[in-house]
Amino acid sequence: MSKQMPALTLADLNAGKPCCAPISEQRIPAETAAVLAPAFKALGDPVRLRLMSMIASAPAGEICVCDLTPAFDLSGPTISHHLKTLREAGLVDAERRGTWVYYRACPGIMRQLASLLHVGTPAGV
Amino acid sequence: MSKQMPALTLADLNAGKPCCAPISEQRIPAETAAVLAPAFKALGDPVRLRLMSMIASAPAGEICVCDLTPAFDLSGPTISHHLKTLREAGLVDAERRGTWVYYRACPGIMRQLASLLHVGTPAGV
DNA sequence: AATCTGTCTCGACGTTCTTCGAATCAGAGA
DNA sequence: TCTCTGATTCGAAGAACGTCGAGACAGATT
Repeated sequence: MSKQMPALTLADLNAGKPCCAPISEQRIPAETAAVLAPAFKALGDPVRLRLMSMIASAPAGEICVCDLTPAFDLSGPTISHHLKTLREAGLVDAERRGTWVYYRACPGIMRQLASLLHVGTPAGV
Repeated sequence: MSKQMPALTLADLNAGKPCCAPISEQRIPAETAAVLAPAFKALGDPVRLRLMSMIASAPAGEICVCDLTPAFDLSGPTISHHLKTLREAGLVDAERRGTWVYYRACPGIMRQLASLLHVGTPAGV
């Protein structure tokens, strides 16, 4: 059995297809790590982590770029760049409506990452 | 109330002190994002994600560097460098016993990251 | 003490990332 | 159609990153 598997994709992750067991239970295959690492990397910048949090916790389920940008001491292009990174990582989706662009979180991949990090409580407790 | 809080530390996270609500429920403060982002960043490289998975899933709860290195097509110094990154992110601990060095996962911070990413199922389901 | 093995540190190299200002694109309204 | 505003793309500068080989360090064995 060589590397014949069609290789997990971002779409799979967001479709909710379970990618693998928690890392505390089983080793991640190299191909899976290659697909998942970019998502963690996208969350690995303080600005993007805050953006992700603002988007994921938006009361309406979505939030306008015009509401995100003023929260940072950064230029518009920089925020736009970070949003693109989150988009390419499959963590958020964007939709343009008229002049404004709205972002919303992709819960599927967030759940995947959370379950990957899940740690069971010690057996004897 | 200005920024008077003593600023969350890695030690707090590994002590299990809850840092904050899931990002889908509430915005992360900037200071918190600054503390958490490095942990995600550490997991944002395929090699480190695999290392973390090998360490966290080690049957004995720990694993020797000599068992980690051969799993990669990378030099010893490179693996050592990645392990240092995981250590500095608070994700793993190392202990030397004789000639060998053993790594084990820090479950506290892993739980924090997992709960941060947690997404509740939609209300109506 | 000399040596051997496993691991880490150091310095260097090329690549990638973060950030910016300038320019561009997409709609809305005059 | 012209212009205005919101958002993105482009190109550039500096910092950070991943990788390596050479060398240093820590214990164990002789």
